[in-house]
Amino acid sequence: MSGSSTSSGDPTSVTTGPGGTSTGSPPSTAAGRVTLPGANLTALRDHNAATVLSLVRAASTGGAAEHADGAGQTTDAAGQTEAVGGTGISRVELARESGLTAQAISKIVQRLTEDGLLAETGRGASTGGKPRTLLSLVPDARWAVGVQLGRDELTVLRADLAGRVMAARHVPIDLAGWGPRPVLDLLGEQVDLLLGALPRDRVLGVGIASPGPLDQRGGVLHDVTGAPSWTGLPLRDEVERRLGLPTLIEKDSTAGVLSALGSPNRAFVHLDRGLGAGLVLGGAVQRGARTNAGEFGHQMLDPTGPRCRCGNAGCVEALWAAAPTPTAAARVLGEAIANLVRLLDLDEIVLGGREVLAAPDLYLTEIRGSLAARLPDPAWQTVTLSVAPSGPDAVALGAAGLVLTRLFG
Amino acid sequence: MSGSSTSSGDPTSVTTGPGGTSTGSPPSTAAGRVTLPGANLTALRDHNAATVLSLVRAASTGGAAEHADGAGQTTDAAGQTEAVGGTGISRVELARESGLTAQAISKIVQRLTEDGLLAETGRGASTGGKPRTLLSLVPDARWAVGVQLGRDELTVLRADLAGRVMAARHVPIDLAGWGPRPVLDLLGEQVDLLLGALPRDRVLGVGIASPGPLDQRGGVLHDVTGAPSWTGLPLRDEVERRLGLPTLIEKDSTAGVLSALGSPNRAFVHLDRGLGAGLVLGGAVQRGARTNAGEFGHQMLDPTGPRCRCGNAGCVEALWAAAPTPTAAARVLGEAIANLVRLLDLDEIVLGGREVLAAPDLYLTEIRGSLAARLPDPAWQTVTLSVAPSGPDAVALGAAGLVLTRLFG
DNA sequence: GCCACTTAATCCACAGTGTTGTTTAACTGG
DNA sequence: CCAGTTAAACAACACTGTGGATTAAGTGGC
Repeated sequence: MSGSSTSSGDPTSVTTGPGGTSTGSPPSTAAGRVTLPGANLTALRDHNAATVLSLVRAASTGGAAEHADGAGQTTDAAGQTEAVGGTGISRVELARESGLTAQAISKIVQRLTEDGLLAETGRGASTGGKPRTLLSLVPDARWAVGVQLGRDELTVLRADLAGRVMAARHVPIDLAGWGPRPVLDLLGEQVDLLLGALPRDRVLGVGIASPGPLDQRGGVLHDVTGAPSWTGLPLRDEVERRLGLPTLIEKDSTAGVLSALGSPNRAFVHLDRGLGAGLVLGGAVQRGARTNAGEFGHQMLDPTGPRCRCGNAGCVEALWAAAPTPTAAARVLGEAIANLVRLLDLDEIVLGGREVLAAPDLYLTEIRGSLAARLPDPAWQTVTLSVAPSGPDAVALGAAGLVLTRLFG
Repeated sequence: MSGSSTSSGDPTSVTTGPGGTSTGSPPSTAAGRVTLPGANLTALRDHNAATVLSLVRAASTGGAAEHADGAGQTTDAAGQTEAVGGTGISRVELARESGLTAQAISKIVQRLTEDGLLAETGRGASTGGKPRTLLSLVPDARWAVGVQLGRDELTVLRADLAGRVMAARHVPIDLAGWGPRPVLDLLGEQVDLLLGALPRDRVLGVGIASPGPLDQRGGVLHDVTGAPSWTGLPLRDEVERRLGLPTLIEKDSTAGVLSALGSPNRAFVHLDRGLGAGLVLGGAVQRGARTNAGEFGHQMLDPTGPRCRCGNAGCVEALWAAAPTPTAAARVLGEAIANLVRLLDLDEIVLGGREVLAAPDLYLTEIRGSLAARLPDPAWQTVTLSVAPSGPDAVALGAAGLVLTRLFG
């Protein structure tokens, strides 16, 4: 506010010294849990186990493992991954891709096999000597529960390690009208019904997609617009206590970006009531300084545009709502996405949310057009655009994916 | 382009399975070096050493260590960090903040002290028992060289571990006209002059800020607009070979964001010829899918705006260039920054570059105004705005900061 | 002035990680 | 059939952080 600052060394700034990645200190919050930076032997072991599992998963889903070309079954140029009696990845390949020794990989794989997470599923073709033994994930070794707490619907689902939805339940609710208690009771009931007689010790945990931003740390709802009774509720702790399962929480659009594997630099554009985006940048989910990252709907696109509910003029969301035709609405979104792709250098955009699912082809076509027009340079032509394969379950599935982070790192 | 996609499962998409943070596989590139995901005991040790150094640095620079309040000298509410005979941080505090045992911290500190990186610099006040021994960085234990390869100027400087510029040299060049060879010869000469008789084994390495984006991996110049002779040059390897020092490379605006410590969610807005931004999000430097992250100047702000050199209409950069008065130009930038802050939920913006340094107060005032107007909610009022304290050396100092990552993690 | 109490830091034995060197398993090719 | 080659396991080992006991250096009550 004041204009008293001099040209360098502004008093509002506390910065000193150049540096590494970040200040480092405010303990990094991940989905409502605090993680300290030091690593002990247990952390080392878990990290490497997660690395191995992650590599195995990437290999068996056939996606983005080597050169993002995903054929995976036939002989590559380098002569690897030639499957004969099954699918998977061998220990030697794991060693090469992880940077660990073959011996270390053997031990890790042994542990994971004993835990039931991995299994030998075939033999690779010989490369001149003993053929490789192929390893794969056992998808049903563990499950994750995903919950989407929407304004008018509660979704609970169970996903396996391959990220498939094994069962899902949708129940209409009135988040604002009912208030927390009855909704949480219902949530508990529905999760119980969902899990039935399944062994609870194979359920990794519960991921919740909240309808709005969260508090700085700790999984407390920050401010649910139009539902004051929810504001300030320590939702994570509350659900964890009721269900007795490890619980993580994330804003809905942010959860959505975890609904499927993908590029380390991607966005999930969520077009429901509001317009939000979930961001994965540099391989990490982005939450921002106050878990508000991805407020995609309120970037200004046109100073002469209509006034938005946020108070400003020309927001994407307002332009979208005021668009005369669906095509015009999709085009507005396309412009905004082009800005996003260019600013963050993304190479994958996934669309989700009710509005998109109502007219997926329209949105895909228009947004493709906008991207092609506004990013004509060939370097930008590799942007992948798609609608979330999990459709209306994307956000809940992403919440489940949040839990899988416990295994895959 | 085609409209043949169905509502879910678009053919252009290779995604399957929900999931963890990212696909994991394309080996994470950090400033032109490949890092494999597996971690061995050496990596563990280095990580913890970096953690300790980072905590010590945060404590001695007095910034953002505990609650971003940075008083640091007097008694905190919790009764910690009460300095008596010096500044620094004690082993117990390091243990608490890192999550490691006091014993582990003792060993790590011992190693770092033997390496000359840390020193005991005083005693804390007693908290009822034996007073804490305070530790601090030894700033001159190591140095980093930072290079900014500008279009018309070459900057080389030496920074110490506290991030202070110990010596700097500025030489006019003509990047496009001269071509690579003479410029690289000059660069070598200047670094030699800069380092003089200093022991080379205490120079951690060289960081280079390139005038444009880099190739996917490996530190190759991608496309230096207007200087075709530089396109495709493997600059990192070339400089590393000539100087015999570990070399890292980064795009100039991205390097700038490392010129000072700061928030884990911050941007360095670089207003020179073009308009770029360096981004640190979630504590990590963001490079994007093709090292193009931060193309801040080409977000569309006004569909009726003037045509930009990039081919589109209404880009920030074009609007800024066409602004009738300096105030109007600053206001355009303010709008764009407001979009940025909101989209990524940043809490710190640092301004740099020639244009800003020519009229810092104007820019600060106008941008503050834009932020206050467009982000009126109190939750957004905590955004810190400042001009880079290192002024014209910011980008080169950031390049040096890139090298410090080797120590601080 | 003394002594119980408290907190910081170190000493010592130890569990568990990945590594190195060697051996066994399994297939290719002349 | 056997040398050559690659995959994976076995055995001894180095080095990490951990846990428990010990020493160092203050405070405060009497």
